[in-house]
Amino acid sequence: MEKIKVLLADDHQIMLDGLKAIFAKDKSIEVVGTANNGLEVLEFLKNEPVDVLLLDLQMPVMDGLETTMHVNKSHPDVRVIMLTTNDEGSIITSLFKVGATGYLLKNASKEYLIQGIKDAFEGKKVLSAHLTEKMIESLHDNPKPREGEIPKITKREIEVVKLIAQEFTTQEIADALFVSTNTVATHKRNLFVKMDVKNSVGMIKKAVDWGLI
Amino acid sequence: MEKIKVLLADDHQIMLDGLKAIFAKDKSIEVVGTANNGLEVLEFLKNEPVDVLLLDLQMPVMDGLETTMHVNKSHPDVRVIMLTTNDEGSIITSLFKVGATGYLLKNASKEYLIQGIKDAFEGKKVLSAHLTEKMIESLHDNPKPREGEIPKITKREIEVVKLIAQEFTTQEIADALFVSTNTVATHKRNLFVKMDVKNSVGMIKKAVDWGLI
DNA sequence: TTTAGTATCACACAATTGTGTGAGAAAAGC
DNA sequence: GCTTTTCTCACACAATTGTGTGATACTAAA
Repeated sequence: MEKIKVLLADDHQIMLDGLKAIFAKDKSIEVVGTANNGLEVLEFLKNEPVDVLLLDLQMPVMDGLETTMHVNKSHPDVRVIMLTTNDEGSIITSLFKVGATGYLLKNASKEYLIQGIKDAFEGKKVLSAHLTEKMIESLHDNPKPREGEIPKITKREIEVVKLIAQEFTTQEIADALFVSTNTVATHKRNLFVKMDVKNSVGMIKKAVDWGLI
Repeated sequence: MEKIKVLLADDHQIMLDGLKAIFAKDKSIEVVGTANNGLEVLEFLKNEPVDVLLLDLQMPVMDGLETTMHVNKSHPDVRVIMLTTNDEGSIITSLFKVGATGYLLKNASKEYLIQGIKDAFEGKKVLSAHLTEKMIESLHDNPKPREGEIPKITKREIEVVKLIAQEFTTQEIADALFVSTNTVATHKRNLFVKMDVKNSVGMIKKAVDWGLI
């Protein structure tokens, strides 16, 4: 039987080593490569065939969400499983929207992880048990809860968020972006509404949570 | 030769599995147990001898720093290596202060990790290369830089930080703590100075970073 | 081409935050 | 017991943030 070709992507070398070691023992899975960020993933896919991509959500350079989108466009046959510590239900929907096949928490057991890869290979959706519960829970709470949980934040808005996170004042942000303070204030206003927060503190917390910055 | 007895502590099961797999191949290291938080570590140490403790800095229930302190009091012979993603030089000094033997970044290679454990076992201090550089750098910048890098934040101040993180206004915090707004403002003022930040946003970011909240 | 979204700006005003300074009482540490 | 830290509060004022409302221009999608 042909082994399932798996590509690992995580910015932590130890994580990669650990995963490799885990899969080394399994006869049906073969780790064909590793990558430290999304760009390396795309590069790798150009040259080598891959069945399942195990992807860390949090990565520098190009994060998991963005990578998934790109991979799905250029290699729609590759199954993507997101691996992350994040257990916020909020992100799941956008995950499947960009074309991920599965989503596993890093604190899942290795058996679950291996099974997840096999399931993904067979085209099944994969979800951490913990997350499945969360999903069902949230469905119970609101009949039609939040569709696109993570709202679309524009490029400009993200620039503003990043500068706020660096303790810039509105005036300083305006100077940095060569716009008026009014404009910056408007961006902030819109961000507050979009992100459903009360002030900059809440915004930055959520931005970090969502991997925006 | 007797194997080095290693206890692993991390809140992510996959991390534990990965580390176990890595060490399984090494003849001089034996993983004698795993723990998901500091409390479990202390519990384990009561019953079993351990040479080296590999500890995740970020853990729920009882974090790495706190655990190190406890371990050092009750089992001073156990070498503690902190394993973390955090690369802020700021935390290193306080680490050694509480009695850790070493500090490794999670993106270190597995070879480095194994060597680190052996070094720690022999009583050597262990530092990620990356961090050593940082330390030297910071020594260059300021002859006598920041001694106790993470300042002592009082209980009350932490309460304030937590409430700010929850988007409470000064008035709301005052109400919640049954004190005047002036008092809350003073706490904030003191926190800004202690934490060396410009505003609440910076404070919350650093608080998250330091594991205060 | 009409609509929806993005990015820009103005003006005004309320609310909140942050700063400077000083100080008293209680708790903790030595 | 004495000292230091912690927690408390006041008053005043400057700076910044956040809100409400409306408007123009450009772009991309339907």
